[in-house]
Amino acid sequence: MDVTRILEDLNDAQRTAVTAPPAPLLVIAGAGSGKTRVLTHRAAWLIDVEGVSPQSLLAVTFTNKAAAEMRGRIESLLGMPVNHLWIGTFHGLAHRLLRRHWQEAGLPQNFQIIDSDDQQRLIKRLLKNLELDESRWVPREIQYFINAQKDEGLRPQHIDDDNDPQRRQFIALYKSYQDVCERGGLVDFAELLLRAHELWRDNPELLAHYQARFRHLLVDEFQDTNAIQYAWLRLLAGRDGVPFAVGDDDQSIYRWRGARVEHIYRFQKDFPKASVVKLEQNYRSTATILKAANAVIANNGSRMGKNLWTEGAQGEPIRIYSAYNERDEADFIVGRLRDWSDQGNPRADAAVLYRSNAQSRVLEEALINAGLPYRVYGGLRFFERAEIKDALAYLRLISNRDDDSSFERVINRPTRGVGARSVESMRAYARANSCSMWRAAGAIASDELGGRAASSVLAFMTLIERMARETQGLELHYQVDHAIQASGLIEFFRKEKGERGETKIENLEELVSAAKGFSADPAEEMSALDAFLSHAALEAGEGQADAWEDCVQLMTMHSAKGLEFPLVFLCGLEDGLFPHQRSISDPAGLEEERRLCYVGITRAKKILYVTHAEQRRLHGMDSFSQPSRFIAEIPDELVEEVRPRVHVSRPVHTITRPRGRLSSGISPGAELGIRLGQRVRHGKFGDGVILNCEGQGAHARVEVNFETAGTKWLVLGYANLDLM
DNA sequence: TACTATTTAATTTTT
DNA sequence: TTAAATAGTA
Repeated sequence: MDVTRILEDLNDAQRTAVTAPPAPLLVIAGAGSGKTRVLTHRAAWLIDVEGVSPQSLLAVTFTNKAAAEMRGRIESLLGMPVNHLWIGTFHGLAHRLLRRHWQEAGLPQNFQIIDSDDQQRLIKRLLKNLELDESRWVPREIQYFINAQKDEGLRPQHIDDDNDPQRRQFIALYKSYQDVCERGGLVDFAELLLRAHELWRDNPELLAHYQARFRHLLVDEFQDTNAIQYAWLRLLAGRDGVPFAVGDDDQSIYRWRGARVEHIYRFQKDFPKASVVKLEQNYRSTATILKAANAVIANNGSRMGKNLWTEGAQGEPIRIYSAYNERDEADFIVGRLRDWSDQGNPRADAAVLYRSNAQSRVLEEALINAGLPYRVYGGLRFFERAEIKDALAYLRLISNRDDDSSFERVINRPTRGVGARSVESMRAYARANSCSMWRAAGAIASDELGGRAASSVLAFMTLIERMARETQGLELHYQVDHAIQASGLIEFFRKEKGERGETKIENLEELVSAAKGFSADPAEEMSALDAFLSHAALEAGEGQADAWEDCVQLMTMHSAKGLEFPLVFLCGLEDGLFPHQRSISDPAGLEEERRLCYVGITRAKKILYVTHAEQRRLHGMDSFSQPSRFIAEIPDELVEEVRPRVHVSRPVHTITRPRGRLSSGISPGAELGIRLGQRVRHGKFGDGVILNCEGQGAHARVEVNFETAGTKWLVLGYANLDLM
C-alpha cells in the first residue's frame, strides 16, 4: 500500500476529497483545479488504501475519451490493470447492462443502437407513413421532443397532452416511433438510459445485485447529468451506496440537451449525509485570467458560489481588440498567431474559440492566406460518414433483416432499380400488416410489384441472404471486407467522379482496418459483428484522423471544454452572436451563455485575447453589432485595448462600450446617444439597427434597418426611437 | 434515375 | 452566404 504516492502533489482540499470517509461526497471542482486528478486518486485510494475491490467501483463519465483517460490514469497510479473496474460513459454502461439482461429489458438479443442521424431518418419515414406534412411536423422538433421526454424518463403514456392538439400529435408520434423501434430492435441513445433505468426499477433482485456490487460510484461532470441519468444513479446508490460526484455548476453548458445543473443542488437533499468539498485553487491560468473569469461568472444568479485563485503570477493583461469587421478580426488573430509561431512557440498551443461553427470560415481563409497550418475540431466523425453508414447498414441487415432503417438506406444504394414507387408500396404493405420492410418486400415482390422492380427487390434480398451466408463464421474484418465488396458499394463509389469517390473508398477500407483492430469484450455474449456495430454507434470516432502536425486549433467553445491552451482567442464576442440571439431574451439561456463564456476564458493558461467586430456579415447580410455584454463584465484593470490601426479612414464607428472604456467619437446625433450600429425600437416598425445618420439636433435624420419593415429614413425629432 | 434549379433557413452536439 | 433539402426536368 503506497499512501504517499497517492497523496503526494495533492493540495489540502484535494486530499480531503480523496481521503474522505465512505459517505456521499460532492466535489465542486472549478476549472483547472485538478478534477480528474481527484477522481482518479480517489479510485486509487479506495482500492489501494481502503481495500475496496475494483469490482465494487463504478466510474461514469460523459465521453469515451474521458473514460479511457480515467482508466489509464488509475491503472498507472496503481501500477496494474483494473479489468473488473467498470468505467464508461452513461450510455456505454447502460448498453452493457442491456446486453447482459436483454431478456429482462424486453429487447431482442441482437438489438442495435441508432445514432441521432438514424433517428431523424426514422422519424422522417414515420411521417411519410402517416402522411403528415414535414413542414407542419418538423422532424427535428419531433426528434427533440421524443429525446427530451426520454431524458426526463417519460413514456408516451406518462405525458399529459394538456389538451393541446399539437402536443397530442407529438405524443402520438413518440408512440409510433417507439413501435417502429420495437419492431426493428432499435434503441436510440436516450432509450439506452431509459431502458437501463426501467430494467433496475422493475427488477428489484437485479437492482439489489448491482447495488450490492457497486458500493462506490464515481461520477464525472456531474453538472451535466440529465434527469434519467441522475435517477439511474440514485437507484443504484440506494440507501447504502457511496456516490462521489465531481462537477462544476459554473461549467454546465448542455442544458439544451437535457443536462440539469439543479442536480448539483439536489444532491445534498437526496443524500442528506453528503458533505461538500470545493476545489478552488487553479493550476492552469494566470491570476488575471482567473479574476476575469470570476468577475464574469459572478453575474449569474443561481450558483453554488466559488472563487478561483492561484499562487501563480498575475500574468499579462487580457487583450481586447475591436475589429472593424469579421475579416479584420481574422487578420488580427492570424497576425498574432504568426508572431506566436515566429517566437518559437508550438502552434498547437494556440486555440481560436468561437460560439458557432459558421465563424470558422473567415478564420480558415485568413489562416490559409498566411500559410499557417490549422485544424478545425468538430464536423463529421468517422462512423458518421455516409459511406460508412451505408456499409454498416448492410452489416446490420446481415445481423437483423427487420432493421427498417438499414433496409431503406441501402435498398437502392448502389442504385439497383428500386425507385421511390416500389419503396412506397413496400411501406404501405408493411404499415398495413405491421411487419418489417423486409417481410413486406418478400410478400409483395412476387405479385404487386412490376416485373422489373420485383426482380430487383428479389435480387437485393438474395444478395443480403447470400452475404449473411458467406460471411458466417468469418473473422470480423473479413465480414466487413466482404460486405463492402459484395454490396457493390466499392464499385459504386469508384464510378463517382472526382476525388470524392476515392476518399469514400479509402474510408471504406479504413472501416475494414477498424474492424481488424476491434476486439470485443469476450465477457459479453454477443457476436463480434453486433459488438462492432454497437461500438460504431456508441463511439463515433475522431473528427479528423489527420496525421499529427503542429497546427493551430480551431473549435467552438463547447468543444473546448476540458481542454487548455497557453494562448487563447475568444472571437466574435458580440451581442447576438455571443450571447447568441436565441438565448439572449431568456434569463436561464443567458446564464448558460455566460457559463460558456466562463468556460472559454478559463481555457487560457497564459495569454487571452478577446475580439469582436463592429460589423459582421451574417447570413449574407452586413449587420452592426454591439460588443458582447460579457466584455463589459471583465474588470477594466485586467484589460488592455489593442489598437494597432491608428484611426483608419472610415466613418467614426468607434463604439461606446457600456462602461465608456473606449472613447466615443463625435458623430451626428451623438448627444442623443445615437450612433451607427445602435439598436433601436420604433413604435410601428419594430426593432432595427441604425445604418446611417446626418444633420444635427432635432433635424437629424437616421437610416434604420428594421428587422421586419426594411430600411427607412426617419427624422429623429419625430420618430420617437427607443434606444435598446 | 440522375442531374440541375430553386427554395429555405441559419447555436451549441459528450452518446 | 451557403449548404442542404426539395422540386422539376432530361
